[in-house]
Amino acid sequence: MAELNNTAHRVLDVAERYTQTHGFNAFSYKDLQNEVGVKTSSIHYYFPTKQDLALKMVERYIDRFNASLNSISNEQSIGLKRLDKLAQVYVDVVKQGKFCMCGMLASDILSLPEAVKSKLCDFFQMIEDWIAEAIELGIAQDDVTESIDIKTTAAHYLASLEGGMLIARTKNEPAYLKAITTEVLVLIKR
Amino acid sequence: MAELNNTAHRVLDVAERYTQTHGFNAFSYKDLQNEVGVKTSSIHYYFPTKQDLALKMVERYIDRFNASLNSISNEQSIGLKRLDKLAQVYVDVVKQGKFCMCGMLASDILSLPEAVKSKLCDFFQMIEDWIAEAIELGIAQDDVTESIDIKTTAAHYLASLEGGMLIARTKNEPAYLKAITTEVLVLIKR
DNA sequence: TATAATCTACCTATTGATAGATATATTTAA
DNA sequence: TTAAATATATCTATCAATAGGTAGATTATA
Repeated sequence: MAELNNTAHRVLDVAERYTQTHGFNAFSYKDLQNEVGVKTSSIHYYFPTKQDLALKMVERYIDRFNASLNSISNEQSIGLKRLDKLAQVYVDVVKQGKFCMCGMLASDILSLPEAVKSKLCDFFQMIEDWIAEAIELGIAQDDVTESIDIKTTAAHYLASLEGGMLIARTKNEPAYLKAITTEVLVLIKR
Repeated sequence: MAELNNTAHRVLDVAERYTQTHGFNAFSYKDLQNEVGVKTSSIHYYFPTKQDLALKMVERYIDRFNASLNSISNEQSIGLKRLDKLAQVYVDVVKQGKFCMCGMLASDILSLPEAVKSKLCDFFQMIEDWIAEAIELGIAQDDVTESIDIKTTAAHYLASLEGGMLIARTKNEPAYLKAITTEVLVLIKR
């Protein structure tokens, strides 16, 4: 993302916020103009079409999320605690009244280019792999039961996060998500 | 929903399909006109604003879903099997390339009237209560462990369904959702 | 005839997008 | 070291298409 200049990043910041709160089809170049303080034509200069914007936005988001995951891994060596930290990230997003960007874009999948769809799959796979690694670590540390299928459990934890987030945001109740993720961790404990 | 005539129902059918595939903000009255074969002005006759349309659409959807739940309950007296049947309903939706209507609307929550938001909460609560009842039954039948918190587990199962559906649809892989729900049921087995 | 349903015709606002002018840096060549 | 050339970034002005919505005429039905 080093190739994007300051203005382009500010545009993505606003687009990202709109996407996570209202959805990708719920804001216009004019909305971006009003908030960034640069004309719509200038935004088209950086992102010729809205689909280009979607792609750059999701790429930047994935990069940042990946960095967050690495950061958790570096700070926390206990598998189970890593999973709990991830849940906290999701809970915090709900607290801001937002939804996961990729979850949001996933709902608009049919109006987005194939390149974006592909990135969304990458995103989900990236988290799933990270979760699977944390579970494996948990098993090695004797905190997690060996009787589970690691890949399926990783998918299951991710699904709980995304779905719990969706419902918790609707209810405006972050604790709803927290309770769910905690329960999953209890269920897979040794 | 008895007060709606044939045309109104056909409009809702198309709106429902668009909502579950593309999202509520991704279709117009003109789209409905083209598919239903009646002018946009006639659609405005039944649904003065698009928000009115959203409300009627979600009300009808909830009624139908409620009927499905009742139908499962009537046909299946084993708690665990009821839960599995519900999962199959969700898997079938993914097979059609669709997402849960209320999950879809939940992502557009900020551009929808309060009345719709309220209905979405009702919807999630309705399923959660139904799931909780099935779990209770499962416990009574000695199929489900007593050590779980029923309400939280119900929320957890619902979240897995919604989130798993979202991801499975993105991957175009219905089996992904099936694997997740099966795993949850295994985890709560006695 | 009165009501319900549908139509034609139109409106205003907004959408994503483009053309072309202009200003400001940056690089290149004399 | 200037001066010219080029690239970058922003602007004004505008476009055709589409959005949701309305007024009022017309047709079908009870």
